[in-house]
Amino acid sequence: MAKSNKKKPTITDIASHANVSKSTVSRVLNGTTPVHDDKRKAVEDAMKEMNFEPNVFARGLASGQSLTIGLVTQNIGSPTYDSIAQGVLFSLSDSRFSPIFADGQWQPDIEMKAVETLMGRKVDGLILVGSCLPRQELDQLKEALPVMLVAQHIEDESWRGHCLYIDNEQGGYDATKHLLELGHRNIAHITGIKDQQDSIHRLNGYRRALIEAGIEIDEGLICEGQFDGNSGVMAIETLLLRGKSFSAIFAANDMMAFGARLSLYRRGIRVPEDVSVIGFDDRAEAAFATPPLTTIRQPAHEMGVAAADALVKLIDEKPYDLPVFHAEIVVRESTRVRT
Amino acid sequence: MAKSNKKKPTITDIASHANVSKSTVSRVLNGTTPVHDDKRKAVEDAMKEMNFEPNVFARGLASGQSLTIGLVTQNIGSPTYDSIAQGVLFSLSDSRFSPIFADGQWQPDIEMKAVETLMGRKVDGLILVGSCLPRQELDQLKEALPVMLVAQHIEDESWRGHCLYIDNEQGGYDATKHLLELGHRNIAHITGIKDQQDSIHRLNGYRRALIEAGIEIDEGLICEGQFDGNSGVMAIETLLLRGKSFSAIFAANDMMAFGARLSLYRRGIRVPEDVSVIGFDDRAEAAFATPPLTTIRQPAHEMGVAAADALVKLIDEKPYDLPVFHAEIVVRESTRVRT
DNA sequence: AGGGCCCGCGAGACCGGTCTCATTTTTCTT
DNA sequence: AAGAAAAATGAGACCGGTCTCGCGGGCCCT
Repeated sequence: MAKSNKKKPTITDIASHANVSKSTVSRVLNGTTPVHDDKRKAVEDAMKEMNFEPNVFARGLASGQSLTIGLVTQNIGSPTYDSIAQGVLFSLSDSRFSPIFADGQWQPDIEMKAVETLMGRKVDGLILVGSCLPRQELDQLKEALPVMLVAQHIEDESWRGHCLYIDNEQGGYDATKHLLELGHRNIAHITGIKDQQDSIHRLNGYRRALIEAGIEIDEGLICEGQFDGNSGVMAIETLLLRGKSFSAIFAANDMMAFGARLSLYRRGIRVPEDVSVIGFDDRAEAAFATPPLTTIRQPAHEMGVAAADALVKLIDEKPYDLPVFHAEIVVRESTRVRT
Repeated sequence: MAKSNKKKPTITDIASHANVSKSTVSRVLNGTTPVHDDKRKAVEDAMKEMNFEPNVFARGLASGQSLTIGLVTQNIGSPTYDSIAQGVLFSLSDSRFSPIFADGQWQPDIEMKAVETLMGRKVDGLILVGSCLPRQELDQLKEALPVMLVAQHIEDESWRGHCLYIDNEQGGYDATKHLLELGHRNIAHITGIKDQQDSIHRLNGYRRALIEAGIEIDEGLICEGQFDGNSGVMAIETLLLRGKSFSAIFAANDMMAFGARLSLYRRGIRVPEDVSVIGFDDRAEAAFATPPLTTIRQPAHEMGVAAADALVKLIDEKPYDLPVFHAEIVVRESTRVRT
């Protein structure tokens, strides 16, 4: 603090210190126009010496760019989204952009407000994780600024390259197929939140696998859940109440799988001896559950990184291509051959 | 889009539309000086009609305030911190501030860089969650701008009112005491990352409880962990390798408790019949583990909210007082009376 | 009725950059 | 060597707000 005057140097200070004009300093700063080596050197030295750092507001005001990226998540009870956010954070940490967060809380109006706040902050791009916004709003948004959608798939040419997702239908299919291959025939399914895309796709995958295996779908084996632990225990109760018999359960996420497993445990029904359980997400706890949970892994962190990378490219108008992400089954000990 | 001209209206537009000067509009905007009702009305109408929104850059440039808050976390493998961050997000969502995130990754130099980025963005305040920064840096930071520390306690008058934490020592004590009260004498402890404050305090609480109970501390019953699931399984292995016998385990977080529980499961050691297990954090999965995990609850979300509230008050130079947070034991089914 | 005050408001400097355009300097042609 | 073209640089408008300053009019007081 005692080093020199406390005020931050401005571009004008640098200019006079290096005996050039503001313009030249700006040029050195942004590399927009060539500058002679000696002047450049002088400017760079001055900047270093005076510890110069351009003022973000002035820059933003003049250029319109904020060098920020808006990140909207739906955080409530969704660690997968946290992981995605972390990936974004990670990728952005050594870019020139900083992330500004907002939470949509699974509610379109709140999410819209969040987006508006972000736009008010003039973010240069937007990453929406699991957005609930109606298609029309999204279209409009994409008109206005670069947008990436994570964990969501819009089937339209105009959204190609703007969506990052795993194939939930395939994941649901794989999970169910795995159980089928182990010889299970009566496979229950605990769905996610009813109208949410992920839930629907996973359910569809479940259906397809059963149909392919020539098994008639018993709607009574399908229970609606809310993606939380409690849904899992409720689902088992419901299933039992319905008098359904089943030797395997596919839960649309790990948390519900845990809940289901607990409910079974309470009733002395063993996993996997009596009933096999498979989840979806592969969150950290899955590997350490008792027994370790077979599940479908979502590469959440990687998706976050990829989304951020792509968005930056998009902003810079550089070409990019999105890696393809696969839901991948992780077989552990909660599933086994039907006895 | 077709509604009117596409450009955003500026304060000057509003001024001319309402037949007043820029100054008056600014006054209405900020309420700095009284404005006559008729003019105020005219301005407000104009703002509404033209859908005016002040430009953040211009405002920032002129006023020096950014209306942003920097949030630094150490995210790797720490869902507790995610919850805190969520709390912050939640509280800030209906304030005039927006949060900018950065990740310290448990490394002082990375964290320092993150803080500098944030300062470069002229954040109006800083929330550091589980900071690794040396005391001196923190002091300096607090000189420069409003700072709140979460999940960290600096024993110094100057930091009073700037730290938000639960008493980890007390938590460790309570956990251990709970086991003691159940009749356990040989209580193992799996610590967190060695030099981290939380770990140390929880360990100290463990020690104090044992000493108070007149039990000599067996260093062989203490295993160092890393806060991850694997540490839990390793710890059990180590313990068994050491030939230690124990009827209860206190793990410094839930994740390690899960790991330990799994390791016991693998060996056919029952929880809680043979060994009681208690964790720390009460993350969502704890309630749905098999058996549901007794643990020490950290009110992470609430702490995040409180930190954000306090910081805003601090920025506004308004008085505030910090709620006191207690680590609270949540007794579930992984602990029981020693048989 | 005249003078002093306070209130409300407008004018305009200022924040610290970017960017256009004009000017100066250098380099290249012929 | 002169003129033209190209390159480097400077001057200054501009982005959209905030804030200080000073002016004019209404109110109160004597």
